[in-house]
Amino acid sequence: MSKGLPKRSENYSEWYNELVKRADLAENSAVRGCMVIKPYGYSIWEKMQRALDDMFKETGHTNAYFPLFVPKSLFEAEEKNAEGFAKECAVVTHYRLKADPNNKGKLIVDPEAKLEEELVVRPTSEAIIWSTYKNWIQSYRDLPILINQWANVVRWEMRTRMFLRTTEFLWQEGHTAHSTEQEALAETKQMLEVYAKFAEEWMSVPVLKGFKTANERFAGAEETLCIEAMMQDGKALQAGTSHFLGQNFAKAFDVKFQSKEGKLDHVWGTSWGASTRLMGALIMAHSDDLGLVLPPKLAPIHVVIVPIYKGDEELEAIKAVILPIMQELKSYGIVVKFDDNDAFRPGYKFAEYELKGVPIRMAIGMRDLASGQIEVARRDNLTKETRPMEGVAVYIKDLLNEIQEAIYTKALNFREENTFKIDTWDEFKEQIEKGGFLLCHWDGSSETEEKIKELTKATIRCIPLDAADEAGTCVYSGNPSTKRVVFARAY
RNA sequence: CGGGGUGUAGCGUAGCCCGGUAUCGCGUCUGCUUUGGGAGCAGAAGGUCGUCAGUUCGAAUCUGGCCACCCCGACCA
Repeated sequence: MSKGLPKRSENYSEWYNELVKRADLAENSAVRGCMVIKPYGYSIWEKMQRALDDMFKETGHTNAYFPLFVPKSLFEAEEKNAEGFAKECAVVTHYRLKADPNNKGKLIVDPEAKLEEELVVRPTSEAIIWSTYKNWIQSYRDLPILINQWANVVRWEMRTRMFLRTTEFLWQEGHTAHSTEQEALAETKQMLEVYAKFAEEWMSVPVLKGFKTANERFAGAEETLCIEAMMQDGKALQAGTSHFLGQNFAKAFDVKFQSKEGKLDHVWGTSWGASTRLMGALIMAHSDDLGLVLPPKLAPIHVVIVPIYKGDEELEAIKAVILPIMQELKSYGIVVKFDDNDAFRPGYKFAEYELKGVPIRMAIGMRDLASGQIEVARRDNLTKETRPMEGVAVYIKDLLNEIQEAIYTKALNFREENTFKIDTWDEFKEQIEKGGFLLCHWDGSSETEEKIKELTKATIRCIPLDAADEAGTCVYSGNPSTKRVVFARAY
């Protein structure tokens, strides 16, 4: 077994798969297209969950839980939504197995136990939730309903990739109901801002905020907002979506309320979601050929201390000096691991913690004890320096913040270096092969969008919220356009 | 669902063309020496060669079926 990872530049997919496995984040399971998230990977996800959940609470939302199964009749109620997901649904048709009379020790599906009505395993929960909201909402006094659910969903994709697209995945889905269109639109926008803030402040991943085109819109939504991030291979990754549902689901499930004025009207809805795909974004945005690079705010361990010693006496001497420093670090809320496992040598540990993305490593041996110094190494830029022991805890505390910033800045610079204004079709075809975001004029037609996708595999990632008005001509059709949109190849 | 590939110890592999019960590395275990960038030496354990059938005195190897996984498409909010 080779000790290093494959090189990012040689085969990005292979590098990604190896990194996910070697850093102990996840592995493929025996179940087709499904993934086992391992404890280390899950502890990162938990940090994401907690941060997002706090942000949802701050914006007035509460958590609830709805069933995994959606009766087919409910699922098909909102036609566009049902149609959009129909091709990727797992369906429960029976509720019992029995011994196979022809094959001892084996089981078969009991044909007697066929369900009257099939149950769809939720690919998303709008149907089951809106069918419930119908019973919860009568009056304007019942609104708004601001609920989030943490759940697993199943989408039977033909091809899967760890974290980015798995058959079953974990996510959160917010489902809100409002008395006015304006309020629902404001909610849609607000939650997009929450996702963008989370991506940038916690994950250190800069994102573009924008509208999806009609082609890329959520099935059943009036408008889909999204955040799009750039990975290190120049491809785009949709990291979160927020949908304005209009009155579509309210109409499909007959959810009406009586207003102050006594008028009966359908409620206005939103839904928004982000998934374990964020883990994929985190990995692909920052990591390098040595392994994972984690932003301090999401790192399960902030600092690892590796003692370098011979024999118990030296170890005790190191401990005597390091324990007070660890105490101080802990008092700042920093998670520190002191790795005195004698089974591995220092070099091995260095490589292992780099693979796992621990932001800061400190090494301390006899040499340092004598000089009153300690070695501090940064994972993000791989620099090492020797610091005086005195005041090192405060230094580390500040350094973690600096690393959080530095990773963001690096990713932002990368995105800017790989974002191009493209005005001709020849340039487009050339640049799309090299990757990156292409800012282009587009005539606004689905036909053009589809043609470009067919020819180049590039899709419109979003129409940026802050796109400036600028007269131009469509990069493909030459028809007039008023603003630039973002084209890229995507995961 | 199309096109290609792979299946041999926990992981990665050699052997297959040309049939004779399996190679090497990593990891694991034991012991000693080591410890400032993935330690060294010595010894040991670990295998229904994906599966079912066929050919053969004899199959990891040849033939056929099946299964699983990977890659490229199609698909994908």
